[in-house]
Amino acid sequence: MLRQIASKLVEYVEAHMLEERRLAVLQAIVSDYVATHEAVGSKALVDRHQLGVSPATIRNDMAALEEEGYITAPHTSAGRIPTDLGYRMFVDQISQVKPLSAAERKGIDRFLSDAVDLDDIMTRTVRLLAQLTKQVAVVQYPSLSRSQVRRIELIPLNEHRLMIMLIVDSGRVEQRIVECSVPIDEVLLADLRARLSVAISDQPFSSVPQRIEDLEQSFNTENRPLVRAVIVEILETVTAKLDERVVLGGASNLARYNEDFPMTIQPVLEALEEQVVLLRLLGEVGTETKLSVRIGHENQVEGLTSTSIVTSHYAKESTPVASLGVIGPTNMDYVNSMSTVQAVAQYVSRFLSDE
Amino acid sequence: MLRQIASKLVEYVEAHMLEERRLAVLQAIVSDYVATHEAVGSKALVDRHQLGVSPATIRNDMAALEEEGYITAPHTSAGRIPTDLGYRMFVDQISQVKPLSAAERKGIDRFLSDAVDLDDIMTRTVRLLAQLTKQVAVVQYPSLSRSQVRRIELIPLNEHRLMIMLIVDSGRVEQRIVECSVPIDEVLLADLRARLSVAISDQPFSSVPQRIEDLEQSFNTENRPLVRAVIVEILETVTAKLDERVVLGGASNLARYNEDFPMTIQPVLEALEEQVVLLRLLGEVGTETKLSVRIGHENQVEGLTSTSIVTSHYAKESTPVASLGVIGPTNMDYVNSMSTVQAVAQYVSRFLSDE
DNA sequence: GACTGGCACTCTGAATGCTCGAGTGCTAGA
DNA sequence: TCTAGCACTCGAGCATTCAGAGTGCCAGTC
Repeated sequence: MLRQIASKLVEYVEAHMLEERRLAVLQAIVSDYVATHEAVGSKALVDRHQLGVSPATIRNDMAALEEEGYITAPHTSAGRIPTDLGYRMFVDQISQVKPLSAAERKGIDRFLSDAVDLDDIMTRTVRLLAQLTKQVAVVQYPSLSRSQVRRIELIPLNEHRLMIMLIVDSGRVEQRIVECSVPIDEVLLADLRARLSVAISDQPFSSVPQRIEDLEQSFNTENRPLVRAVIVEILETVTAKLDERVVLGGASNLARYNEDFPMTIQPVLEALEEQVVLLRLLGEVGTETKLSVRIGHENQVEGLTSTSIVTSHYAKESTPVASLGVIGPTNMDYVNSMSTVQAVAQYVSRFLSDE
Repeated sequence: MLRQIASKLVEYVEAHMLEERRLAVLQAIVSDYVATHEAVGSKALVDRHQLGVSPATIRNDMAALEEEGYITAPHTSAGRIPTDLGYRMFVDQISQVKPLSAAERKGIDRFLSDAVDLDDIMTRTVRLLAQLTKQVAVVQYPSLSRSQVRRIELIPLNEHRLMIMLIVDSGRVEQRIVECSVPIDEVLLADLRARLSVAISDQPFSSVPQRIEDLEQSFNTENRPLVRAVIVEILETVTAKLDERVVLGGASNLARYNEDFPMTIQPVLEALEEQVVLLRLLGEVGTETKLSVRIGHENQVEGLTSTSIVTSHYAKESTPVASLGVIGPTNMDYVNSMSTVQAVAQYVSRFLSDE
């Protein structure tokens, strides 16, 4: 009886160790492949990582890993390369991302702190990401749907035109020009502004429509055309501008990968020029965990099935407002990308909240 | 004597005809090469263009053209391809660009007329250009240095912060946030706004610094810190924002040319990500003729020596305010690019002036 | 039963040699 | 001045060869 238990235990431990080595082999394959971009064989593996066993043993493990779908052989007599599933396993295994060096943190800090306005922050962030990760970087502007209106201004430009200006707490400013047939009455305009201000100041963007739709009723009939024109335009801005803005940078980094890998960059470039696609890639803010990695076929966008996307939310005063991230080939350096994206997101959050 | 004159005449006419055929040959070579992207030989030339002479004759002409530097042979037994000089000759020969078809004009019109604001016009224009020419498109925002301030607003955001807003006649809006240690006095702010408005409304951007530098003196000492802060920020905006904004589109079109031609797109992409470089490419507004073509080595930017740039100014109320254009390989379709760029520039000018 | 060494096998990529055809330059003649 | 013809050159494309890397499997060892 005792002997039976002992034997089971040994069995379990051994099976566990086996599992563990397999995992180590997978990790070794991924990291080697990421570094060299060449299929990695059993010999090279034992040479570079101290696995303590012979190439033949590794070969058995590799065969098993291939069976399970984590790696694949491009052709008979080549080494193995990780599959999307293999990368996924690898990424999931990274429990905590490695922190950046002090120098890097310093660099990020200095680079961002020179920014003068929101546009500048966004531009600098995208550059920073592209530079640090050597990938294509994407940064989404703070989402309007999660922002509040801070202030509204109605600025007469000339007799028949005025500019509506919505100032948002994240620092964004939306403007729109209204044309009206009747001459603009400055007193009326001030009155309208005051009432609009009461209605929507410090209110979330999403609640604006319902808050102003009845406003027209409270004005004299003669003034209603102007009031209506303004309201219509505000509504349009509020709804239309909910399609978010995205900035892109480091597209030239795509070309670099062309050398190692003959992946066609045309579809990738095309996808990146489509705002809609980019937004889908950045994903729904708030629904997922902070740092998200989508690998190869995991992202459904056509033309990007051989790229991976590492994204993170960033926040203003600890409520997430938008996402940023990098896009690269599936054989990118996940460890570096993940830590960089996370760090940059933290810095951007801090800068937004300081403002 | 008469005979002598007659002989001279014949000589002249013949020499002239010779010149003319050579030119025709060059044009044929350029247009064939642009269409096929393959070196073009003497046989193919007489087949496709009715030149009325035999291949051998063409060969002689081609030898002469090569001697003069207009075409070159990639290797001994291949056809000829135009040199930069050859393209230059070809382009110069296009006295008038061919007008676009009605459908194309209609398309441009419809596409642009949906634009809601300046940002939208710029974005749509760049897309339009990229789509029509199948090249990389570049559009420069209306230059501030050539614009006038239409209006200035000072908007208090909270006790210690205010937003300066400069509205420019081209439709651009520049904003800046000012932080001040003392609480903001609304009355003072209104006063300051009024005086600033008098000083710089409807004045050219470039004259703003001299117009406001003395303004501080006319306020009480106690109010000067705020006044100074605002003035400093305006000055900074006026000078800093003179670096122009440029939008880029159609980068994926670069990849297409990769197929035919193994020109490395990395340096091109890199150059295109540098605002400074783009601005240099777009050139000085107003100093050159309206439609400008720079071919291969003619543009001095490193990494773009095998690309050509077709640009045109566009105007607001018939004063040129900025440039737009397309960038492509030297073997691009000049006729199409030139006519499209010109047409789009005209339409943009019209839309800006209508506003 | 897990690991190892050895061996035969397979496949790729680079290098080689070959032919074919396109295109030229030159020369002699109309 | 143009044309026809001819010899020549060069590159693209194809088949062939060869070395190297890597695998899979088998038999033997701990």
